[in-house]
This record gives sequence, C-alpha cells and structure tokens, in this order.
Amino acid sequence: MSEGRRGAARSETARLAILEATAALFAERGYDHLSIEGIATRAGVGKQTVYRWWPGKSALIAECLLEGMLLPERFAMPDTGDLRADVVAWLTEVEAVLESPTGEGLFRSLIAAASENVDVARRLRESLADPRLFLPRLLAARDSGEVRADLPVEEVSEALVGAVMLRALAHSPADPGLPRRLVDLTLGPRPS
Amino acid sequence: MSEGRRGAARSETARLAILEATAALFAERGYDHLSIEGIATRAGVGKQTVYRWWPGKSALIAECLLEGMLLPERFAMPDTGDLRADVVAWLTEVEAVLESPTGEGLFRSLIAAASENVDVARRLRESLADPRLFLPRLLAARDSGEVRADLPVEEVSEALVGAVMLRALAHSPADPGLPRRLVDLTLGPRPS
Amino acid sequence: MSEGRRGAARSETARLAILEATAALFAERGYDHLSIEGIATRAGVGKQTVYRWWPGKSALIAECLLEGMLLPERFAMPDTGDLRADVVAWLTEVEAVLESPTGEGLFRSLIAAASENVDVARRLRESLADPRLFLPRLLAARDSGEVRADLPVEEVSEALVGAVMLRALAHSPADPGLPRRLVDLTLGPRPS
Amino acid sequence: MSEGRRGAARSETARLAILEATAALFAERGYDHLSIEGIATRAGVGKQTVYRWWPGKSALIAECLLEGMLLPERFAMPDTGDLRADVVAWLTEVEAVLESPTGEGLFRSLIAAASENVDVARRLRESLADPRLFLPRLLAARDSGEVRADLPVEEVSEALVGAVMLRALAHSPADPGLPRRLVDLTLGPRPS
DNA sequence: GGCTAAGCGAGACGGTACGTCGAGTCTTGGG
DNA sequence: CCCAAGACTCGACGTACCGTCTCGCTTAGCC
Repeated sequence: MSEGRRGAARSETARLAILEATAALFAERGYDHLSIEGIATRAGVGKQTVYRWWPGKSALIAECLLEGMLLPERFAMPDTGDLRADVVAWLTEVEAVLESPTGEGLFRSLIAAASENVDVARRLRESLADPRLFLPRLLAARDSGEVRADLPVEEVSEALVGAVMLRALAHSPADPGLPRRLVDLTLGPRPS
Repeated sequence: MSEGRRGAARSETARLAILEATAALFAERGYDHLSIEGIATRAGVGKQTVYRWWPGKSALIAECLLEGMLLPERFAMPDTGDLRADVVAWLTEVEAVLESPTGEGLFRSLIAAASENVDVARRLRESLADPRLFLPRLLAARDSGEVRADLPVEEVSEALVGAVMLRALAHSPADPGLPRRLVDLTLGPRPS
Repeated sequence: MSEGRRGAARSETARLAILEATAALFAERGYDHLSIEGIATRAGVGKQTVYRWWPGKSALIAECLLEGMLLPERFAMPDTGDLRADVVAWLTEVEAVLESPTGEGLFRSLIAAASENVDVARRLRESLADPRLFLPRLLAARDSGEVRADLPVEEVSEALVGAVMLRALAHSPADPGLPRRLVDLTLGPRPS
Repeated sequence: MSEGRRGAARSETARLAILEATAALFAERGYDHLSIEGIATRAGVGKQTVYRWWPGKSALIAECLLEGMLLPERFAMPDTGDLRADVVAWLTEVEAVLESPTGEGLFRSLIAAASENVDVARRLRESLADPRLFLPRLLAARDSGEVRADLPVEEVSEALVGAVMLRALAHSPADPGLPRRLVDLTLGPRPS
C-alpha cells in the first residue's frame, strides 16, 4: 500500500516560494531577463532545489500559468446566451490587458516562453480561450442557427487567439473596434 | 558631393559572412542557442565587427529575414484570379514548410526572435503574407463580389497568419484540410 | 551498572562498510576527490551515519590508517641485530611502495590529509617508523657502540621519514642507492 | 621575427592583483579554504581571467611562491664561512617562522598545496634550501675537511628540509635546541 | 607620398548566469 | 536511538557569452 518512499518529503513551502518568485520576476523583467539564479535567491531557496524539480525556466513559467499566477481569471468567456457578444466581451478583456503597460510585455514574454516549451504554448492558449469550453458553445450556436451551419468551428478560436498574438508580437496599437470586427470576420454576419 | 568619410569602407564581405553565419547557426541551433560570439567565429570575423553594425542578435535575424536568408521566397501568394484558391495555395506552402523537420523549429525560433524585436515580428509577418499585397487583393475581391461586401478585410491576414503561428507554437500536427477550412472561415462561403 | 543507553547500538557493519569505502575511494581517486557523499553511497549508508561518528573526511582517513587499511604492515622495521641493515631494509620497502603506481599517489594523498589533520600526520609517521620502536633500537645501538655516542637519536627517524616524504612530494624518481646513503648520512659511518 | 600575436596584451595589473589576492587569502584562510571565486572577487577581476592563465589554485600558489609573495627572503642561508653555523642560522629562522601563529598554518597549507602540485613542491623546497646553493657549500666543506669526506651530500638538504616539514605536519612544538641537533646529525660532529 | 581615420581579425578584460557537485543539516519512516 | 533515504540551503566549481576595450594591421580619401 505504502509508496515505500523514504527521506524527507518535497517542501510545499519551497515550491510555492519558487513559483511566486518566478511570477514576480517574470512580470518585472520579462522572460529573457529571467534567471534561475535570480529566482532561487528571491525565493530564499538553493538553486539545486529549483533544478531538482524543474528542468528550466520555461517549465517554471508553464507551472505558473497552470497555477493561474500570471494571467487573470477573467479571461474566461462569459455565457450570456449571445455568442457574439460573449466573444466580443472576452476579446475586449484581452485587449484591455494587452493595453496595460505591464500586460503588454508580459504577453510577449509568454509568447517567447511558449516558443521554447510546448506546455507553455498549450496552457497559454487555454488561458486565453480553452477550446474545450469554446467548442461546445460554437456547436450549440451552429445548431441554433446563430452561426452558419458549415462554419469550421475548430478553427474559430485558433484564428481569434492567433490574431491577438500576432498583434501583440507586432506591438500593434489597441483598437477599440477590433474585437467586434474579428468576431464579425470569424463568426460571420449575424443571421437576419 | 563626396561623403567626406575617411578610412576604410565597410566590408561587404564581412557583412555577408556574418549574415550567412547567423542564418546557418539559427537554422542549426535555434534562436536562443544563437550567440554573437559563435556567429563571429563562424564568420571568421572579430566580435567588434558585429557589434559595430548591429545592436544584438535579434537585429541580425531581422536583417537575415529581410535578405530572404531564412524563409523561402515561395511564401509569396500567387495571383491566379481566384482569391480563395490563391490563399489556399499560400497556406499549403506554409504548412509544407512547417511540416519539414527543420522548418518547424526554425519557425518557432522566429517567433521567439519576434517576441523581442518588433522589426522581426513585422518582417516575419510580411514574409508570410504582406498586408500591402494582401489588402488590395481583398478589396478587389470585395468589389467584384467574390467575398461579402462587409468583410473586415484588414483582419483577414491577421487571423490567417495568427492561426498558423499559434499552431506552430503548440506543435499542432500538420492537417491537409486546414488551409481550405481556414479560408472558408475567414473569407466565408463562396457566393453562389 | 548498565550504560543506560537506549535504542539501537552502533552498527559495526555500517562502520566497516564506511571505512572500507573510504579506503577504496581514497586509493582510487586520492584525498581531495574524496567526498563524504561518495563514501556514503559506496558504503550503502546514509550520509548522517557518517557524520554521526566522524567529523570529516580527514578523521575517516585517520581511522583507516589506524586500522591498517591504507598502508601495508610490512613497514614495520625488522630486527636482525644489525641496525643499519634493518633501517636500509625498511627504507627499501618504503621505496618499493612509493615506486608502485598506486603507492605514489596514495602517499602524496596521505600527506595532503596529514596537512589538515594532526592525527593523520602522527599516524602516518608511526606507520612508517614508530618512534616508540625506533628509539629503543637507537639507544641500544648507542650503548653498544654501533653508532657514535653523541648521536642525536630523537632526530634520526624525523630526518629519515622527512626525507622520504620530501622526495614523494617532489615526485623524485626512485633511487636504489638512496636507502643506504640516507642511513649512512644519519647514522654515520659504521665504526671500525 | 614578430610573434604574430594579435589582440590586446595580457594585463600585468590583473596578473598582480590576482597573485596578491591569492597570497592574502592563502595567508588568511589556508589552502583548502582558498577559492578561485574568492580570489577573483578580491582581485576585482573576472573568474575567466584567472582560468585563462592558471589551471587551478595550486598553480597560483606555485607562482606566488616563485614571486616570493608567501615566504620571506630571509630563508636564504647566510655564508659566513662556517657551514655548521650557517645551517643552524638558517634552521633557526625557519623555526622562528613556524613558531609564529600565521607561519605555522601557512607552512602546512604549503605542504597541502605541494601534495597536489609538483611545482609547488619543488619551489617550496627551493624556498627553504635551494639545492643549487646548498650543494656547492657542502662540496666545498667536504674538500676543506669541514665535514667527513664520504658524507652523502645530496641527501643533506633533503633530510633537513624533510625533518622540518615532518615536524610542521605533526604540529611538533618549537624546540630551541633542534637546529643544532639536526645539524649535528646530518653533518656529523665537527672534526677536531 | 605621407597623414590620418576608420575598418578589420584577434583576443583580453570585468561580469552574469549557467548547470553540477558536494558540504553539512534536517526530516521521514522503519527496525 | 540507529539507520537508509533523500530534500534542504549554501558555496564553489569550471564554462559560455555578454558587451567593451585594446592591439597591430590594412585600406582609402585628403593634403
């Protein structure tokens, strides 16, 4: 029954201190000025304790993302029954964060982290628009005639999240009309 | 009339050697194992010669991109008159590159580079689908009724390029039907 | 009457395993590549069990020396009645060991250990030529006229062992005539 | 004719700062608490600058010894014409240093360093009694009848320096009569 | 043609961070 | 209370590159 493990158990205190230090330094200085050495120092932890449990800084970011320490909860899409309005609301929130001075660099940093770690990429995408939540909404909308019947639903969130990322990468200025236009583009005109 | 400069002129040999070394090492080892030191050595050039002309490695990548040393020319979109077919053709080519073992990492590395240098981001986007070429095509298509009149044309290439990037980041497997579906999503069903 | 100690007694098995591991690793890798961690692992013992009973690696070496696990027994000086011949015999044995590939490094390592632990120094010296055995021989020799009456006997073994150490430190090559000459130097010419 | 060297020349400032830091830290903390990291910091120098020119800390000690930064000059043996008196004087000086609180540890540290680096061993020995100076004195003394004609002169300095080292290793207390007795032992009684 | 810049290959310099090893301490669970 | 296991903090290792700074040489417009 017993695991047979011997020796001291992993310290949850250390684990949290490390993740918090990572999140703080990531927000302050960005992904590529992030150093394991700095994280360990800030967390009051030996470097070895970091390396014992994580292979590198991208894995730390992935775990922070999973624990919701980097991006706000509010990116979850609301469900008011009106799909277009809900997606617009979600995109607007995302834009609001990207407009903020901290949010902008943070998001670009996340993309950098994502580019060297699949986990980060997947979790980043899910943080923005989880396909497992997005898809059912779209399928329902297709059934109810809210969107055209042959809409390629799988690609909708890819296109939306992708466009947002691309704009973040290119430092494109915030654009208040954008969410609506992107929704119009991907979901098509509201059926009369 | 003359520039008035004295002393030796900039060596084009050195410039090219540096860019070629950059492109080669970038392809071999990826963006974040790229080092100025390594580039200078491989190019048979002093480090100072690199620093004299470029501020850092992201600028080198930006210039390589501009010189077409990283991505093939063929990403240019053909113009057969049939917009949907042309876009599908372009997307198919992009996918072909991303499918290749070298292309995949290379593209992700470019995204990493883009995340820390706007120029790279812009040039990367233009290498894939230059809005200055894309937009006129779309406007014409809107005029000719090939796409619906209220299509938000500015956002089309953003959504397409963004979706491709997102899939590359997430190591999504190549999908032969994808180009058609993405075109269908963004340009809408072909008018009857 | 009883010691009053409670709990398990010290494990002789562990003690021996540790000393054997120490001797083996010391012979294999030398004093300063010796690590408590390595010893514990090799001995199949927890690090704490080492630290509970010894303050550090030099103490382990001292105990190994005491147990005769590092240097052979044969360094004991024979007693044939002829002092000079006996000392030459002893020196010849020492030289034989120092000539051997393993012995050379081992001896230098012992000097390193001795330099940071008095006990090791004393035991090393005693392993070579124990003054408690050496001195009586010399006093008897002085009485019997085998050596000059005013010979400073205390210093003889110091000079002999010291010369041997110095030659080991300096990687001096083995020299077959050396024992005889050193004996001649310190004990003086055989009286006629 | 020219060396063909290019690039900046080695910085003598850095070299000296490193050697001085080494000597200071060595005297303060002993050989095995000496760290390259500490030396570099104290010298105000990058670690690489140390590693570029020396393979490790024992080589640094060897060079310090060569530059006379560790042991005083006065170990040179005087030459008053009276060999025995000169050697006694030299030994007395050595003892004086070993008696001093700093000298004792420093000397043992040197032995530790010598045990892992032949150069240190040789230079240490030469610092105490350079055979190239010692030997001619002895040969002359043998010719002049000051010492017996069959004295094995090569071994004299080995025995003397060795005895001193051995006593240092074993933390033997200083003994004012020792120099005279050692000289008596090795050079024999003064001829009548 | 000699003078004065600038460019160049090379490479040393003071630094930061890497990822690893080992030190010595502490904790867990079993005997 | 001992033991094996092993996680902990901390310090140092030796390496890789950073970006700056000489070196000694070559190149080229200017007097």
